[in-house]
Amino acid sequence: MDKIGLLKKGILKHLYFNKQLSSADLSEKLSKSLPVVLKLLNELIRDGEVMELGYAPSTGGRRPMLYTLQKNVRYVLTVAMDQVFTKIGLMNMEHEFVKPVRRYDLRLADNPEALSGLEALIQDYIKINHIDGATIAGIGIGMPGFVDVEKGINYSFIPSGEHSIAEFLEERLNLPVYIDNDSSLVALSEYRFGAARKRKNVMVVNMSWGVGLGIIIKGELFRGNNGFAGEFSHIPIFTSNKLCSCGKTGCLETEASLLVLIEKAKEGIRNGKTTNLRHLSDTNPEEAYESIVSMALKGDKFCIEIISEIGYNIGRGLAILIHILNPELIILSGRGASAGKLWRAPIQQAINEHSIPRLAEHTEIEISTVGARDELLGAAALVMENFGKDRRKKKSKGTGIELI
Amino acid sequence: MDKIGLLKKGILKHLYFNKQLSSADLSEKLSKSLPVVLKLLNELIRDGEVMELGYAPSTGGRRPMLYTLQKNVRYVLTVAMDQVFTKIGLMNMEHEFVKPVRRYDLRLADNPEALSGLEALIQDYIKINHIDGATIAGIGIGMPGFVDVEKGINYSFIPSGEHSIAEFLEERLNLPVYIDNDSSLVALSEYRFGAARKRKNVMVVNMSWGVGLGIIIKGELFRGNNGFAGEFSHIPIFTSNKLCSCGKTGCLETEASLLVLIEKAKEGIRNGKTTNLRHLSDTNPEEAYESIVSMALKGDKFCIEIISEIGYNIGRGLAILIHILNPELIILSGRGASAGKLWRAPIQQAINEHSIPRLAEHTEIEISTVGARDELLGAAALVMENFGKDRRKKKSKGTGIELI
DNA sequence: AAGACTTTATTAAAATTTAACAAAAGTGTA
DNA sequence: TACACTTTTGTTAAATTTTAATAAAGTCTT
Repeated sequence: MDKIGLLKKGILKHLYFNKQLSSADLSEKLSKSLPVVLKLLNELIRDGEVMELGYAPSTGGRRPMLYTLQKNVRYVLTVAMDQVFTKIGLMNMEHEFVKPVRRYDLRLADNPEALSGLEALIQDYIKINHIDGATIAGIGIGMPGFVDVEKGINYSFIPSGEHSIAEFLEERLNLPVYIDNDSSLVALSEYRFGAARKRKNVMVVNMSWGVGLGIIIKGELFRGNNGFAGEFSHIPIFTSNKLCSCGKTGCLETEASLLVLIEKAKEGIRNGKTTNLRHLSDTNPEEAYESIVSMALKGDKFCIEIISEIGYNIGRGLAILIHILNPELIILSGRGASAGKLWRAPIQQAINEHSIPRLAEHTEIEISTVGARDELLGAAALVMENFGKDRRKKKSKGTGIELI
Repeated sequence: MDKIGLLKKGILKHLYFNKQLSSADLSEKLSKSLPVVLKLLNELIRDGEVMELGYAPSTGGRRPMLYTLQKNVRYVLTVAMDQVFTKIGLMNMEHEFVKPVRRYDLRLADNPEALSGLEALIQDYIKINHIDGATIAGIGIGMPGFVDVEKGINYSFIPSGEHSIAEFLEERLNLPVYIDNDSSLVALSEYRFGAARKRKNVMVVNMSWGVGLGIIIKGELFRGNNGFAGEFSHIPIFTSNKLCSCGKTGCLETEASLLVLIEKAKEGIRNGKTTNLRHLSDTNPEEAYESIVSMALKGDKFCIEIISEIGYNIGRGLAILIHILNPELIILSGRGASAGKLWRAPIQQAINEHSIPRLAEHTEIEISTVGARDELLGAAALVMENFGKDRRKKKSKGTGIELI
C-alpha cells in the first residue's frame, strides 16, 4: 500500500479508538502537519468514510471542528477461541455487533484439523451473513496457547507446522488476519476501552481456568521475545506439592485459578461445611463458577472465604509483578471479574504483606467492568491497532563494519 | 536548543555508541534523509567534531565513507555512588578515562548533607583536573536507592525534598545532569557495550550486596511508572522466616545476595567445614567476597557449594522473570560476575526445574565480562543516551472533548 | 570480461513542514 | 460594555526536507 493510503488508515484507526477528534489531535497523534491532515480528512469525507460532527467547545480560542467515522462503511470480523468453543462476530466502527455472534464447536486439544476447521467456520459466518469482503478492515483472532504473533504460529494448538496461521488464513480468505493470545487481547481491550485507557504501564490479569497476564508497557502491548510473555499461571511461588498441568509443582495456577476455586467449593461441600452451596456441575465449570460467585455475592460465608483464599494467592503473584515492573495500575479482568469487589480485600491484603509499601502505594488495583465481551472486542482492537501499519518487515542491516 | 542542533547531537550520540557509521547508517538511525545527514556531517567535520575514517569494504555496491568522532573534543563526567564511596571520572568519546578516577568518602545513609556534599565533590574534581565546562557533554550519576529519573528525586538517599537533584546540580554546575539507579546503569552499559548489545529484551541482574535488576525492553531501559522497576531483591519467593532489611520475610535478597554468601562461608568456617578458606573480614565485605571466589576458582569444594546454593536461588528468581517477561537474554553482571561461570550450572539447574521448557529454551544466560567498570561506564552512557534529546516535556492535551 | 545487479553519493523535483497570517473565540481591565 | 490582549484553529506562502532520478563505484554471474 502506498504512503498516503497508510496515513488515511492511520486516521481511521485513531477515530476508531477515540470516536471524535479534531484535526489538531490527529496531527499530533500521527506526527503529521495540520495541512496534510486536513487534506486527507477532506478526501476521507469526500469518500464517505469520515464526517464532520460539529464544533467542540472552545478551550480558550477558536473552536475546533470534530471529525468522526461513518458508522456503516467498514467492519471488523472478530473471532474468540477457547478450548472447546469458537465465537465469531461482526463489529462496526462504533464497537457494536452488527450481526449476531455465533458460537461454533471447535475442539483445540489434539485436533490436527483445527486450522482448516477454523477457516471453514469463518467462511460459514461470512456466507450466512452475506458479508462483503470489501467492507472488512480485517479479521482478528484470539486463541489460547503460546502464540508467536510475528511468526503467526500457535505452539500449543492449531498445528500449522512452520507456516503462519495468519498468512494461511489471509491467502484463503483474502483479508488481513491478525492472531494473538487470549490474555493479550483481554489486556488490549482494557487498554483501549476499559480501565486502562490512556495509561502507560498496566498489568491486566485474565482470571479464568488459568491465570493469564496481558502486559501494557509504554502504551503498547508487550509480548516478550517470542510472544510468550505473561505466563503468569506458571510462575513458581508455592511450596505445596500439587502437580500442575505443565508438569511442574508450585505454579500459581495450582493455587489460584477459578478451577481451584471450584475444587475448594466441592471439597467444602463434601466435608459438610456450612454453606448454601449445593451440588456443583462436574461437566460445566462455567456454571459451577457462577453458582459460587452468586452465593458469595448473596453473603454466603464459605463462598466468600474460598474466593478470598484464591484472591490472596493472586495477590501474592501481583506483589512480585509490582516489584519487578512497578506498574501504575493492575486490572483484574476476564471471566473471574464477575466476582467484582470480592477480590479487592484479599488481594490488597496479600500485596500489603508481600510488597515494599513505597512500591505498593504507587500501584492502583481495579476490577474490570468490561467483562466477558473483552475477548471479541480485543480481537477487533487488534485489527484496528494494525490498521495503517506497514506489515512488511524491513530488513535490518548490520552496522559498525570493519574499516578497510 | 534549535532543531538542527539537536540533530547534530543525535549524530554525535550514535557515533559515540557505534564508533564508526556510514551516512546511510545514520540516516536510518535518525530517520532523516541522506542529503540532510550528509549536510550535517560536513558541518560537523568543519567544526572539528567528526572526521572521515576511510571507506568500508563493499557489501556488494559502492563503498561507503565511514565517519567517527574526534577523540578529544568532548568529554563526559561520570559519577558512581554507593553507600560509602563516591567515584568520579572523566571519559572521552572512546569510552576511555582521560583523568584518573578519584574515590571520595561520602556516606549516604542518614546524611542530610549528601546533596551539597556531592556537589562539592564534583566541583573539587572539576577544579583539581582543570576541566573546561564547555567541553563536557554532561554529568551522569549512578546511585543506589529508589530513584525517580523523571522527577530527579532519590527517595532513599540524598534528601532533596520535592526538588530535583538533577536540576539542583544543573543550576550549580551549569551542565546537563542525569541521575539513575545503579542497577539501571549496569544494565545500560551491558546494553551499549556488553553482552546485551543490539538485543531488544534483556534482563541484567546486578549481583551485589543486594540483587538489582535492570530491564531492557524494546531496546530501551525500562524504569516502570515511578522509576522503581527492577526491585528484584525483594520479590517474595521464600518461605524461610529470615527477616529482610526491608522489614518483610521471604525476599530473594535474604537467600541470594553476596552478603548471604559471606554469611554462609562464615558459618561453614565456624562449623569446621572442610575448606581452605580462613578467617573472613567482618568490616570489608568486598575482600571477604573476593576470598571466597578465588578459593572457589581454585577448586575449593565448600566455596563452590555455597556459591551454587546462592546461584540456585537466583535461578529461582530468574525462572519467574522468564515466565513474566520472556526475555531473549539474561545477563549476570555487577560485582558478583567475577565468580564467572561458577554461577552457570546452578542457575541453569534452577531454571530447568522451575520453568516451562518452551520458555526457558528461548532465553540465553550470559555472565558479564564488562565487570566492575560497569557503573561509571553506564553513567557515561546515560549522558550520551540523552544527548540530542529535547529535555522539555511536551504538555499533553486531553482528547475526546464533548461536542457542543 | 561484459552485463546485471548493489550500494553510495549527488542533483533535481515533489512533498511536507514551518512560519506567517487570518479567523473565531475567550479573558481581563477600565 | 468596549477594547486590547491572549489562545486556538484554519489557510496560505515560504522554507525545508524527502523522494525520485541519476551518476559513480564495486560485486557477482555466466
